[in-house]
Amino acid sequence: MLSQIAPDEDLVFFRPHEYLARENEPPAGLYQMLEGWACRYRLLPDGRRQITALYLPGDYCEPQWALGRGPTQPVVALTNVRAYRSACRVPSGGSGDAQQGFWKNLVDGSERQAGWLVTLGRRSAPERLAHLLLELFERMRRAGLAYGQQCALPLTQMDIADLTGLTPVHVNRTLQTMRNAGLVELQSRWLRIPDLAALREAAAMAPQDAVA
Amino acid sequence: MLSQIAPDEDLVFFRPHEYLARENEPPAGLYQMLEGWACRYRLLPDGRRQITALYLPGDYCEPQWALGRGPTQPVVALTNVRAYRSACRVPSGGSGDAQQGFWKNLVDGSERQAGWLVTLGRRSAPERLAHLLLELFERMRRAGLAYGQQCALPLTQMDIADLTGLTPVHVNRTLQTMRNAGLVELQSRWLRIPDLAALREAAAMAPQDAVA
DNA sequence: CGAGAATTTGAATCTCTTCAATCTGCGTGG
DNA sequence: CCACGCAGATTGAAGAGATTCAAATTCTCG
Repeated sequence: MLSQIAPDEDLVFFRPHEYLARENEPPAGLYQMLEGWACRYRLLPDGRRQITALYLPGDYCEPQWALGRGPTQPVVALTNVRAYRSACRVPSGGSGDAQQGFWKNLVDGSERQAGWLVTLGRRSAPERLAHLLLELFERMRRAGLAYGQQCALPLTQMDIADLTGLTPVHVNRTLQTMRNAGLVELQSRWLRIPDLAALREAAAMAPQDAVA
Repeated sequence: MLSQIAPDEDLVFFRPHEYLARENEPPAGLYQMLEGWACRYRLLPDGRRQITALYLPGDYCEPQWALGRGPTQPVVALTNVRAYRSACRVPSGGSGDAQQGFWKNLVDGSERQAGWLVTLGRRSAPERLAHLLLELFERMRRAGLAYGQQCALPLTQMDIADLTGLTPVHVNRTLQTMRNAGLVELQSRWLRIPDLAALREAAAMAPQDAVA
C-alpha cells in the first residue's frame, strides 16, 4: 500500500451538503472557490438557522483561517463545488498579486458582513430580498458569470430565508409581490433583473452602499 | 506661528457625538481605545440607523484601516473617549505582542460580527437583549472593568435599539419583562446580572457560542 | 412514472411597530 | 432654591408585518 503524503495544494470537489469545514476542527486547507456555491451558518439550539456567509466563485474560504484560528462555524456546499485547496497560511511570494487578493478578500468579506448587519437589523422583507438579489447579481457579474441582467442563482427559497432571517413562506409571498411588480424574475435557479435602478430603489440602499 | 508636525502617535480625546472617523475620509489614525465607548453605524435613506460595531476599552478601531482601505461607515463616540492614536499600518517590530494583539483584534471583530448576524437574523427581542448584555458584560470583564456580576453600560435605550434592530419602545418593554423575571438589573448606565446561567439560557445561545 | 423536494396557498395568530402622550431625572439660569 | 427645559424612559392603544401550521400543488430527477 502506498503511503499518501497530503500535498500542499490541489484541486478538490464537494457535493451539495458536503462539509468544507466543521466547527472546531482544523480546516483541511484554505479554499479558493472555482465553481459552485457554499455557505457558512450557525444553528440555534432549537434548530433555527442563520447563514452568515456565502462563497461564490473567486471567493476565498476562509481567509481568517490563515490568521491562526480555525473555523467557528461550519461551511457546507450548496451546489457541486470545485475549489483550489492550499495550505492554511497567508499566500507568500509570487508576484504579490495573490497576497493582494487575499487581503482584499478578507476586508471585502468583513465589509459585506457589516452591510448584512444593516439588512438584518433594519430592512423590511422586500428590502432584504432586493438587497440580497442585487448583491448576488453584482458578485456574479464581477466574477464574470453574469449575462446581461441575468445570472445563475442556485438557492432554494429556504436558503434565501436562512440568509435574510425570514421564513420560507414569507420569502415566497414577498417574492411573488416583487415579481408582480416587475422588480425581479426568479425561477428555476435563474435570476433576471429587468430594471437595476428600480431594484436598488426597492432595496433602501444607502448612498454609500456599494452593494457588495 | 509654529508649524505643527503631526506626530506618528499620541493620545487623543473625544466627547460624545464627536466623530473618530467619517466615511470615505482617510482616518486620522488607528485608535486603541483606552477609556469610553464608541460605535460604528450606517444610516438608511429614511433615517433608520443600525449600529454595526461597538468599541470598548482595549479594542482597536479599526484594524482593517491598516489593510489599505479607509472607513466605509462613520465611527462616533458614545461617551467621553480617551484613545491612543497610531499610524495607520500593521504594528511592526517590538516584541511581536502588538502584532499578535492586532491580528487577534481583527479576527475577534469579524467573529463577533458573524455572531451578530445570527442575533439580528434569528433571535427574538428578549433573546437579542440577553445576548447583547452578556456580550457587553463579558467584554467588560475581559477588559478588567467588571466588578463581580456588574459593569458600566453607558448606552441609552435608543442605542440599544439601534444595536439590536428593535424600536426603543420595544426595548423598553422587553427590558421591563426581563427585569421582572429577575434576569437583569439595568438602570442609570449600570448593569448587574444576578444569574449568568439564566441569562445565557434566555439568550438562546448555541453551545459553541462564545458570547464575545 | 413515481417519489421526494421545493414551492405555493389559506387562515389564524403573534411579535413588534407606530404614534402620541406622560413621566422622570438632571443640569441651567433666574 | 426653585422653575424651566430637555433628553431619556415609560405607558397605552391600534395596526402592520411576519410567523405558524397545515394542506395542496408543482418540479425535478432517477
